[in-house]
Amino acid sequence: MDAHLLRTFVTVARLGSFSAAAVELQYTQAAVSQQVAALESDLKVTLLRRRPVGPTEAGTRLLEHAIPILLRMDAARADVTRMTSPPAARLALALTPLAAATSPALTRLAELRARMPRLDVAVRVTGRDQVVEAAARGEADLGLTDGLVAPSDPLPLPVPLSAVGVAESLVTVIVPADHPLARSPAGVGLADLADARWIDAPRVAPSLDELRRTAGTDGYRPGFRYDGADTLTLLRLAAEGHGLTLLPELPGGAMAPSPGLAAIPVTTRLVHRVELIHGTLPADSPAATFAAMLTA
Amino acid sequence: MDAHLLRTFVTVARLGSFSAAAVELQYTQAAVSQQVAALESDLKVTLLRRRPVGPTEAGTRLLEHAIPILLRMDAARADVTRMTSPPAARLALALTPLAAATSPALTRLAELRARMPRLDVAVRVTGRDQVVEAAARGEADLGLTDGLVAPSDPLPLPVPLSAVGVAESLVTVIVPADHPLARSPAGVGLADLADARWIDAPRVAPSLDELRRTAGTDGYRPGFRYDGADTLTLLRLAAEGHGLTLLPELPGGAMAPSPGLAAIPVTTRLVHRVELIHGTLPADSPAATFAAMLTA
DNA sequence: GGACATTACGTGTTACGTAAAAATG
DNA sequence: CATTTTTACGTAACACGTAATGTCC
Repeated sequence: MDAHLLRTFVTVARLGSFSAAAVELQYTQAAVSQQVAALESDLKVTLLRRRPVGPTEAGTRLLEHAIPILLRMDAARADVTRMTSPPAARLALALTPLAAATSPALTRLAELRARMPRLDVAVRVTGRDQVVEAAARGEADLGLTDGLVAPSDPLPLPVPLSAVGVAESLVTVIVPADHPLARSPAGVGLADLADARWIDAPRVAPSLDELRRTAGTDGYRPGFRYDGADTLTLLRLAAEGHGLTLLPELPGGAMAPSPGLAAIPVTTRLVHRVELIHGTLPADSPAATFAAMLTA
Repeated sequence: MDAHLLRTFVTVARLGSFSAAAVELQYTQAAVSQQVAALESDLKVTLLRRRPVGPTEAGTRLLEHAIPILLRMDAARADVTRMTSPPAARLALALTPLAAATSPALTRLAELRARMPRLDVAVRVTGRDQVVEAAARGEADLGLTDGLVAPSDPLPLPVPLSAVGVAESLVTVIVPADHPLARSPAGVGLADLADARWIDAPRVAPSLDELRRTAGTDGYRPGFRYDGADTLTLLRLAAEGHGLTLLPELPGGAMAPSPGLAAIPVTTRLVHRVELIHGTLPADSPAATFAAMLTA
């Protein structure tokens, strides 16, 4: 069960094709086929159904392990390598849209740039998984993820990284202004909304899966799925009545471009938390400075 | 950064010797040396100091990743392999001493054996790490670990396994009967005990490290370390005045063999929890039956 | 029949063992 | 000086590429 066998297995499963995986991994199709065969014969289980290519039950089980294992191997390499390579005079920051909207990160970043005008800054806004990935791999010096959790609970992370909360917000349900709920400004409990129509927007808002786990129910059937990463679009979708969505309380004005929306406070004991995540930070690096500014 | 390079690196670090690692891994010393060299040249860092052999700082960092990675690879193999191999008609149980003492597991086990007289049962009592390891690797069908946590928190596990609580106990401080503390039967807070002399007995009782993390202080300097796994011996040590130790409230009579001890309730909001951990259980296996009996 | 995966086979690399050298305490 | 690690070198295994064969829409 060599690491690179796992890597090609995961790639084949992700792309649903041996040939596509071969292209991505710079192998020939034959090599990919042989590697998967080797893994299967090692474990004595069929991992992939062919034509169409997809994981078997055993394959699914293996994927659940293999993906975090590979991520952690990258994290290990990054962690160890950092000890040799000199601290770069740049700051690479990965964050989710809501981390950008509800944490003071971008404000602090402006302050940092005022203090260090020549600092090379790279900001990347993506989904939660990619942020964690980038922070683990060391592609980003710092990551800012967000999530919906019970107060005082940490965000669950697939890899162990230093994590510290930098912002907490109340949770609100976004509904069109003419929606019946809009007339209960006192707030609603999540349990009351299990049967409503939801927009599932895993890259922006807390995913419905997350919501189910947090609320402990199995309700929240999605009526609509939005795979983009843009918050404004999500607000537009909510305004058009495609369904409800859950967002942290946004700073004044953020919702202005999409009028006709109401944000109803959620009374369930739940907070939206933004956490700063990172591997080992070299002392005196811009990343360490910025982390200190955020947690101060 | 191949998996087996990590494995030999970890082994060398653990044994503090290239030659010893070679014996354990069935390689020649030369092969081990080459593998470590390969890993070091891949990562471009020295991982081990030689003579005496021990991890460098980078090596320590790598160990923190490599050990869980290897454990998880074993877990992955066990998880996948279980899907093929027929469910064994045996029950292998790994548990910690305190899990045995404070959970109804052994009672339930007797009931199970009454119902299935021909069932092959193997019970292994060891430290927490070994229990988790055995459950992850599939060497044990079921594991029972214990730990000290805030009420409602799950026990932290280095690998993701199904975990469900099966018993909770109050936490007590064990002191000699003539100790000043023995006169405060109303209970003491942990913070008041940060400066006392402690026995560190990581294989039996909650380790002092764990205690520090849970209490958030950095007190609890050990005066004495007990590396054994036997609870009675620990009680004897406490009776002899070697230091304080923390134990869950033990069922009546358990402390009788070591008279002269008092168990003072701890008033800090903390519980001792026993959790049942396991990988995927084949339906209708003895393990699944027993798990159901424990969680019912 | 065409796209895609598997099998067969030849080759170059690599990873190990043996054996000799170097280093360290 | 003895023990332990490193280096040198020969060999055998293996993993990949090329190319032919097989298989499923």
